[in-house]
Amino acid sequence: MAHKLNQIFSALADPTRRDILIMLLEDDMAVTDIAEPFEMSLAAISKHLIVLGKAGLVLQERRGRVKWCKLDPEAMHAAFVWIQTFGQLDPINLDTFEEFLEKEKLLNNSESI
Amino acid sequence: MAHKLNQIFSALADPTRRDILIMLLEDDMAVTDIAEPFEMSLAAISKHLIVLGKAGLVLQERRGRVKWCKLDPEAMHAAFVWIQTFGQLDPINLDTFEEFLEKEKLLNNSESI
DNA sequence: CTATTATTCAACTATTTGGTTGAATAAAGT
DNA sequence: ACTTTATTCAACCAAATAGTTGAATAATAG
Repeated sequence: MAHKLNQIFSALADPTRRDILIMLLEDDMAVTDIAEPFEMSLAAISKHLIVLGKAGLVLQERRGRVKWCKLDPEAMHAAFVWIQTFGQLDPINLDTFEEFLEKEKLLNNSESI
Repeated sequence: MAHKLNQIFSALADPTRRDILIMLLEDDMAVTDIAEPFEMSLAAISKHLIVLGKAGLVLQERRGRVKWCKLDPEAMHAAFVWIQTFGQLDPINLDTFEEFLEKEKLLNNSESI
């Protein structure tokens, strides 16, 4: 469902998830180890990791009973690029903007499965 | 409530709101004009603008019955800086990370009004 | 085989979100 | 004064989010 940026920004909107990402800078980690410093349940952290995974911010590889989580820089880069591009965009003609919205709408519909 | 980054990223997570921000690159605009190209109600756009305002992404100045909306680059910059810094962070010692979490928790509590 | 460990699932709850409509408010225009 | 315009409020709704607990699953260790 929806645009990848929706998922990326919405994943980044949660402080626990941002903290998890920072932890993963040090090294790949298993779910239980990631959960350890937090005060919430393991299941909650597991859910956060699924959100991060769907957004593409974290790659997960299961080896045996352990699921290893590692950063995937691509998604973060996409967010970075969006903001950076935003800062460099030339003011947009409002007529062409309506066309842009139209295209975007079609795009989102075709993506939405 | 909560950390400013939460509000900024969560504001950016909605495609309508990102589109509004792009519109505002062209010029300051009134709520009704912002709403025009979208297919949803004026009230919905008004709410989106309130979200953008609370996140600090958009400044709103009421003149007469018209509320003028203009970009405030600061908030966007804060998101940019977070991502950029993230990309440059040195791997973090997990012991000091727990201290970091602790400080962050206190900070969030004192902010949460 | 049994116990332990790692992770997720299921069901539930409370809160937030993104939208709707219709009425309210307030400023301008005629 | 009356009407139109700009915006928001209020009440509502459906769906998503972020958390909980307890059970289920599956791999490893003894």
